[in-house]
Amino acid sequence: MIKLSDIAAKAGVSESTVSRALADSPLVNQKTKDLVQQLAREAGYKVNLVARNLRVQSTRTIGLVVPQVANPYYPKLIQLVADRVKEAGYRLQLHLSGADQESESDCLTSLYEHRADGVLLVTAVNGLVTKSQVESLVASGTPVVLLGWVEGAEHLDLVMADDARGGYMVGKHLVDLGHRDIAVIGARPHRGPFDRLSGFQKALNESGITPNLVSSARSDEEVQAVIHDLVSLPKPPTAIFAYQDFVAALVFKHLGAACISIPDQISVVGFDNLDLGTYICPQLTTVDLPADQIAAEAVNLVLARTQNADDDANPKRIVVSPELILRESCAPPRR
Amino acid sequence: MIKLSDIAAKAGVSESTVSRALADSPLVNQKTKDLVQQLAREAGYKVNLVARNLRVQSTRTIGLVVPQVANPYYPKLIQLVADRVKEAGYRLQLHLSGADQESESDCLTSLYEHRADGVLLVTAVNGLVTKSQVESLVASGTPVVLLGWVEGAEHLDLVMADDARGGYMVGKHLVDLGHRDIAVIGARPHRGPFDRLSGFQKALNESGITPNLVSSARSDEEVQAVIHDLVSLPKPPTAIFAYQDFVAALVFKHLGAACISIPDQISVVGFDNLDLGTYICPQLTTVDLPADQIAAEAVNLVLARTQNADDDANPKRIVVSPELILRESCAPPRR
DNA sequence: TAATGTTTTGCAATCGATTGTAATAATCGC
DNA sequence: GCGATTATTACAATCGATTGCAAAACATTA
Repeated sequence: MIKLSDIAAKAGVSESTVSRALADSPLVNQKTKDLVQQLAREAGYKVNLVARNLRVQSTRTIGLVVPQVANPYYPKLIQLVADRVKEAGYRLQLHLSGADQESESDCLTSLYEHRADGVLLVTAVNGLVTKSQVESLVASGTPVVLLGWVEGAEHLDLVMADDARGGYMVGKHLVDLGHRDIAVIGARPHRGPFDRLSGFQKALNESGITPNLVSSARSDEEVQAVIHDLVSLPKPPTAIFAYQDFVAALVFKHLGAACISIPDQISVVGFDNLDLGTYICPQLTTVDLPADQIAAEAVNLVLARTQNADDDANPKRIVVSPELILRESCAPPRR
Repeated sequence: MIKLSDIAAKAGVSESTVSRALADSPLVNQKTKDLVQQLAREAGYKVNLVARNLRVQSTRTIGLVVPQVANPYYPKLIQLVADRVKEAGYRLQLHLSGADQESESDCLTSLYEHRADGVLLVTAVNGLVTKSQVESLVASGTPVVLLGWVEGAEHLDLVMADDARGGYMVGKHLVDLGHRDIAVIGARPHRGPFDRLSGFQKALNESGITPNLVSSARSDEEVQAVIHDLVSLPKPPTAIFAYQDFVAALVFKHLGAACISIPDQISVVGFDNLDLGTYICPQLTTVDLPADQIAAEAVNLVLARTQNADDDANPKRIVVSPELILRESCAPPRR
């Protein structure tokens, strides 16, 4: 593997001159620069970042930890973060924590050992299970920014979407259409004060409605069972709020199997705005979490912290607003 | 940031002893080991991999370059590769090339600069555009394994699914059901000798059928137009082979809009076995590319090469067979 | 020409680990 | 108690870059 001293020997100059020439330093003569750069190119020289990073005590690397990549929301976020990080001249080191806490802890340890300059963390679980790893990082001066609300992490920077507001929008939309009997399906992703269900309920409460058909189904079988129960009711709901788009897709499937038409007989709203929602028929009304804003804010924040551009000791808390995407799966209830 | 010498000072021993103690070397006294390990734990010491990797001249890192992460096939593959790599005691460095060749080249350069021990490359395009980067890596002794067939890379190791065989299965299945007029929709992913269309056509040819309704639509609008044209034919096809599952989903959507029922009036087959195919109704018959096998083979191969366990100079070519997944979207043609 | 100032280059230290080898301490046999 | 052997430990070199500072080369002016 070709190294700096090889180029130095070829060019008949010292290593320091080569290093400076390749960095286009004004301290070296233009002719020497040209020669060195030419030789380096010809020889296919590429800097050894392991060595450089050790010397300059920085890796220009931002770590991103996400639970998995199977859930289609993450790929979107990852891509956006990757682009922004790259744009800022940093590299992204992506870790999949696999939604299990031991592995999440491993990811953080690995990022520490690699001396990442900053870390973005999406936790899969409610509490900050990897508290000690996070604290180690913070203690060592590595800024950590959380993406998504986590219990017991009030001292950390946080960027998140206002799920409660999204839930409120959904509730308001359905109520405005005239719905009074609304079922809720899907596992509750605990977002503490920003829970989408709490916003949804708030909207209903404002109209004096109390939703009482809340179930936590998320697997195919569970959703099937819930749908079966709902349509067997003497007075079935006229609308369903699915906690996630993929649950909405399952709702579509089983309503279809039960020969219930959407939105004529039952309206359906999702949450997440996955592409999936446009593949199904009718296209799904849903809530878009502005992943681009989240990514941008998160990267900006973590970079500001790494560069000490933001030395405000108080934890920052950036909350971006989601957006209701109106499509075809909702209509006023039939009389 | 706490380092080896800090622990050495605390323990009153030399750095070498600390290093060996933490590595559980038999060269150090058990008592000293215990003391050092205890102190290191208390102080929250974590090895600096930048320094270690420089010294040991290895990063125990495998690079994985994928075009994007939005296409749901990749997440599946990534997760599998990540698991296998971790299992083998290596770290994964994931790069998103964004399907554009300049960026792909950047990814490879970055992996080179980081001195990854091995690289797995999924190219988005047909030819090996980043030939020079790949050659640099190979020349420097870094093994590169391609995932998916690429033109002009016959000298590199390759792991791939036999798309042609998958296409053959689809063709045979439809012909066996009795279909004679079959349309093909979707952009052709050039797989050279392993193209799924060529296998498909082979199956049809064996029964004396020549498919002549091949279109390259892949966007929503394109598919809509093609479907419109097809159903307006005097003798519409009785089956459609969609090149990708997501194209099949669009086909579903527009056939539904044209009030054509699946599979009663038209059968549909996809390719890729995305989760999407089970969310739509009727569930999609498709071809599963065994991502787990591909991931396992690829990781094994690249690790064998990095560890020089496999010093066979000839490029390896591992081809795994796909599987036809029979679901609900196919039926014999109506008379 | 000598003194001065300005470019340009090289020396050597440094980053934080690992590891071969030498030095020291402990153990043993007699 | 002493040499031989073995178990521990420390010294110092090394990995491949970067960078402060001194030295050398060159240009400028009196």
